Amino acid sequence: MKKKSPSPEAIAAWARLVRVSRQLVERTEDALKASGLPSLAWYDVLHELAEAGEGGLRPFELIDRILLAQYSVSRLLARLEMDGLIEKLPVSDDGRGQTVRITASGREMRRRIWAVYGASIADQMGDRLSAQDLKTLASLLGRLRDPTISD
Amino acid sequence: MKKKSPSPEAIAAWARLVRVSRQLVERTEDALKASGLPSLAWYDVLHELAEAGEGGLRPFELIDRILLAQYSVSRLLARLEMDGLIEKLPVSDDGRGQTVRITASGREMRRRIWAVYGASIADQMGDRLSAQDLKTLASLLGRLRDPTISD
DNA sequence: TCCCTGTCGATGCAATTGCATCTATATGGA
DNA sequence: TCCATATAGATGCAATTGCATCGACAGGGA
Repeated sequence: MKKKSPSPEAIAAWARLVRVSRQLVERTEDALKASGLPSLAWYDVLHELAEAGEGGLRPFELIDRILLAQYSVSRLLARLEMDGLIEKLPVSDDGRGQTVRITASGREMRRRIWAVYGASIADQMGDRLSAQDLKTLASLLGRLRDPTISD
Repeated sequence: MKKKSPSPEAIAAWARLVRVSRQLVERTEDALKASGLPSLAWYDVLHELAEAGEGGLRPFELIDRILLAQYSVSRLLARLEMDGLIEKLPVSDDGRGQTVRITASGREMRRRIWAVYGASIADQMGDRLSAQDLKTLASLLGRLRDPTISD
C-alpha cells in the first residue's frame, strides 16, 4: 500500500480535532471529579443500560456501544456492581454469559452525573456554536466515522 | 452558578466529536504499534522539540504545548532520554531547570513516526473531506477552544 | 543576610491499564 | 458421542498513570 501525505488542511483539522476534544473531555472529567462523581466511562455504561431498559445488556453488547476493550468493560462492570449501580444476572440460554442491568441507584447516579455532564456540554458547545453550526459540525464529523464500525 | 441543559444539537455534536476523535486516535496508535513505533505522545514531544530548534525547550514550556500533566512530561522525557532521542542540558541562569533538545536520532525517529502518522491523517481525514470542508471543520472546532488556553 | 513563598522538576506509592492467557461453555462436524 | 474450534468473560502480572509530596533553587521583602 502506498504511503500518502496529508494536505495542510487535513493536518490543521486533525490537530484541532484531537486537541479540542481532549480539552473538552478533560474539563468535563475535572468538573465531575470536583463534584465527587465518577468518570464519563461510568456514565457511558449507565447510559447504555438505561436505554436498554429492563432487559439489560450482555457485556459484549456494551463493548460494541462504548469504545472500550473487553477487559476494561469487565473491570468497569465489576466496579459498578460493587457500588450497587448495576446488577449481573445469569442468562438462561448461555451458561458463559450474563446480563447486566442498571439498578435504581444506578439510575439515580446517572441523573447526578448528567447534571454536571450536561452543563459541561452546554457550556462548552451549546454556548459557543449556533444550532446550525452544531449541525454542520456533527455532519462533517459524521463523514470521518469509520465505515466499518456500527456507530 | 446556574445549571444549564444542552440542546439536542449540542449533545449530538458532542457525542460525535468525542467518539470520532477517539476512533481516529486509536486507529493511528494501532498503526504505529503495528509498525513497532512509539506512541503519538512521543511524536508530540519530538515535534515540538524539532520546531524549537537548537535552543531546545524547558520542560514547562513543553507542558504548555502538549496537553499533559507535569509528571507525565517528566516521565516521558526520561524515557525519551533513555532511548537517546532527546538530551537534557543544564540551564545556566536557573539551577532548578534544564533544557531539552532533540538529538539526531530523535529527528530520525520523528520522520519514521510521521511516515505512519501522516498516512493515517491522510487516510482518515484528507480522503474523506474536501479542503474546503476541512477548513470549515477546523474553523468550527477553533471556536470550541478554551479561551483561557494559549493554543 | 535571612526568611518566606513560589516555581521547577522528580518520585514513592497506590490505583489503573494493557497484554496475554485462562476457565467455562457453546457449536459444529466426523 | 466425541473432539476441535470458537466465544464469553475474568484475571495474573508487568507497565503505566494519578496523586501527593518532596528536594532544590529562585526571588522578593524585612
